Amino acid sequence: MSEQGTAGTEGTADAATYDVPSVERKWQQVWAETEPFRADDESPKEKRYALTMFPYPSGDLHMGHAEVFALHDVIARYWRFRGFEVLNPMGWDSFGLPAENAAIRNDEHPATYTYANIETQAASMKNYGLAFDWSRRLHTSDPDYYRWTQWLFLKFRERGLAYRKNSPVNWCPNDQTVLANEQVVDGACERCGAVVTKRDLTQWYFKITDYAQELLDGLEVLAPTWPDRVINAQRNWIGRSEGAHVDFVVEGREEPLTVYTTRPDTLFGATFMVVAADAALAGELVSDAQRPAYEAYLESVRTASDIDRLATDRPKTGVDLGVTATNPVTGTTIPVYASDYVLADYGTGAIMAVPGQDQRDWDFAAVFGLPVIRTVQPGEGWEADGGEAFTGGGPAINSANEEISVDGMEIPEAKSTVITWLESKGTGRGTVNFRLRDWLLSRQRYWGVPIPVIHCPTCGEVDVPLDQLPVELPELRGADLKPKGTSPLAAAEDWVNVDCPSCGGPAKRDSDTMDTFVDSSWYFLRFTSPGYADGPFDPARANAWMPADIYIGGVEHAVLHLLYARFFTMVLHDMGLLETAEPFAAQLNQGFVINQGKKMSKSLGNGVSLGEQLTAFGVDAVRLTLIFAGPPEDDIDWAEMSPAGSLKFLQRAWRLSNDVASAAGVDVTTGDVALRRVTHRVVADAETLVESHRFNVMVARTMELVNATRKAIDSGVGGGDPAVREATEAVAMLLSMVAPYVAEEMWETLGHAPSVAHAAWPVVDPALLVEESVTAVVQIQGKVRARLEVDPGISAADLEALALADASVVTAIAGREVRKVIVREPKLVNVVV
RNA sequence: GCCGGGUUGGCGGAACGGCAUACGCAGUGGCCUCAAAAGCCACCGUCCGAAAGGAAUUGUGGGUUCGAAUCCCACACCCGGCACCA
Repeated sequence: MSEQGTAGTEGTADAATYDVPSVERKWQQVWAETEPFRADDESPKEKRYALTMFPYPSGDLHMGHAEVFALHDVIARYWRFRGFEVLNPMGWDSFGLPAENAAIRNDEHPATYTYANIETQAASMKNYGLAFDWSRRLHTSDPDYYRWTQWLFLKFRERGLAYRKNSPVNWCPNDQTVLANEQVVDGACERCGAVVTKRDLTQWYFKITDYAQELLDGLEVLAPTWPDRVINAQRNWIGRSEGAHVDFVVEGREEPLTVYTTRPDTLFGATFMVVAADAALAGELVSDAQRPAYEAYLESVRTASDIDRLATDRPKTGVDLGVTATNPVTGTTIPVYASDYVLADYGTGAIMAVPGQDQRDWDFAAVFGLPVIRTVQPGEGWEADGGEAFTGGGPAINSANEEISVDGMEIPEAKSTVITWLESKGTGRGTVNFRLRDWLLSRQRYWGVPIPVIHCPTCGEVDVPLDQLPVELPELRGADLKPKGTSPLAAAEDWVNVDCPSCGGPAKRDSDTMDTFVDSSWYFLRFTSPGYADGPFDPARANAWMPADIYIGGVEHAVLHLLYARFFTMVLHDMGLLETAEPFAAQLNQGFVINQGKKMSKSLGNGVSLGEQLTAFGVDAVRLTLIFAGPPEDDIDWAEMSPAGSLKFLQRAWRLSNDVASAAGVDVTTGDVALRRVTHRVVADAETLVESHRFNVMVARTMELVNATRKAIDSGVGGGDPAVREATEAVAMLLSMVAPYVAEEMWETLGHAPSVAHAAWPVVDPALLVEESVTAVVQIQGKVRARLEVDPGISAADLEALALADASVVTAIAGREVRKVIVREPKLVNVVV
């Protein structure tokens, strides 16, 4: 660090300072010995569960961690002050690719990297003064933990919620593994950025789609206490739509071709059909004559990446499948095409195309010269402007046959009329569809939870018996872990070859491992009973603590971890293991710590080392800076912050405790009333500010209290006044939520035994919240023209009389007629002339 | 394209529909000191004015209201989610 390396300055003379490093050393030791933050499961107190997304152990903690943990600690410590029994655990999400890649590089076992980093991070967290209950620490890569991840997988399988299927999956060619939909961002691997391709593979899935509606409904309940952006992202991701399934009879085929549409009202305008080119259905439908053309087209579709597919304004392509279908309302024979603009895994993988009312269908019809029938009347001039698909509202047209007519109806009425008719004919039905896909959980990598299933040539997929869990990973290291498209586990002959638990014959273990998001979908439950040996968690303990009252973490998990964890909780609820169906009652997303307007990154070289900041300014000053910077959700540009200023304030606050001249336990009610008013006002404000997560304002109020106390000591009642002690003790408590080291030091200087975390929170005296006199504002036409010092209890009539008698008010009215006077005693009078 | 969030001094940001700019950073002047650092005190958004004081001002334009940064409508810009999802 350069300039302001003032942390270790020993104070001299009047401007005394405390020595930051030695204060940190001193209190770390005290906290390690006394463990002030252990949660008592048996406590009769009301319980609160403060949870922060547990870290992945890659290297040491960085500025981002520093911010989340600082925010988290304010809440946890505040709840403890307010008399709650607080569960405040920490652990590590310790399976995953970085450890595996490091192991390949360094020719070692992934555990070496993983557990070394965990120790580094744990030491940093302790240094950072966080109020965690270390007795509950867990690592998802411990067999004691993943045993229960496997147990849960088997329970899900028992309920039909874990299954295997063959289908086109997202494949990351760099990491050599499949990815869940949620891990593909703009057609690229979320982790490494490589362009994702499609492969047909047999993989394990969780049937999260069974819970689509519940996941959506739950958002209604969470909306008031979860961030809008997360609620919004999950809603979009689940993507509920209402529409209909419509059956089209295909010439020469028993099975109808069923499509999903959100616009059944436009059925009369369906002039052709399109099947997803890569859907099995297309291969079944295609005529012999068209098969070569179809297969050539399919080949071209397969080689195109998702990136190409995402390109907008891409010309429509496709191939005639050589079969026809019958439009159920018009009886018209219409052609069936295959194209890549229809998705295989959404709806039924086939659509009815209504070019008059859908732009994509319009574009396709234009390329292939297909007819257009409008079924909604566009407004004046639509056709004259060149015409294209009309997606707006309006009366239905061209929509009648002998039995039914929706002509003239608006869209909603036409929809329900068509659905009713289809249902009466048995050729369609109203339905709800979701964008959400099932969760692909197999990964072809080593450092994860082995899937506890054995594949037997005679018995098929056989569960590993529960009493044989955990299925531990075989010892592999270095080059054994090199990605080769199949799991490294498959090559571990001794491990993979087993006897079938069912028939005893030779069989093979499933060699894939689970997505690490499975591990993190239930860890918050394990924290409630970390050593529990009879299940993943003790239901009684989990029910006592869950749901977590606050969950703090990055918004990047809006549709990943947060959706998966909700799904797991719902399943466990349905299994009767949990009372709550939602894991996190409230949520807080912190912003990023950036530098000079940009995200910190190695390539930009603008990274700020947390360690260096802590050495230069001390833990307290760094934490204070992060909290005081602004609202927790906002990004913090470290370049614009002043940790040196924070340290200056902390020294100033600490100095107060030296100047308190009254004894501990003195009757503070005899103290100076003016200072007491400030103290009680600030404490009362701090309560609502912390509860509404406006921590930066809480700090500002604390600064005001420090300023007022300084003034009282230097130029007011003096350090001997009991009100000064009361104020300084309040400062120590308020500060302890942000800057625990200096707070402990102050608390001790004030003559109290540690820890300040166990101090009794000040009881706010309502009488002291009432000001002695208030400033009443007099407005003329809403503009401030005068200020009056009045008694807070003044009557409306008195205040009005006082205001109208005021000289400057009389001048401002200037003889005009007073039409109306609004009085909001004791603070405001507005005169309307 | 659809959906969500935002826009307040030089900067980070405060503000139950009622004194806009709290608190802090940066800046200016002073005290202390041989001097500096630290500390302390004062000033510190814009325009007009020597000052007293006045005027306009919370992205832009409307509206509701005695009164709008705050509520409503439209627009601009910024950030985020979804996206050939039928």
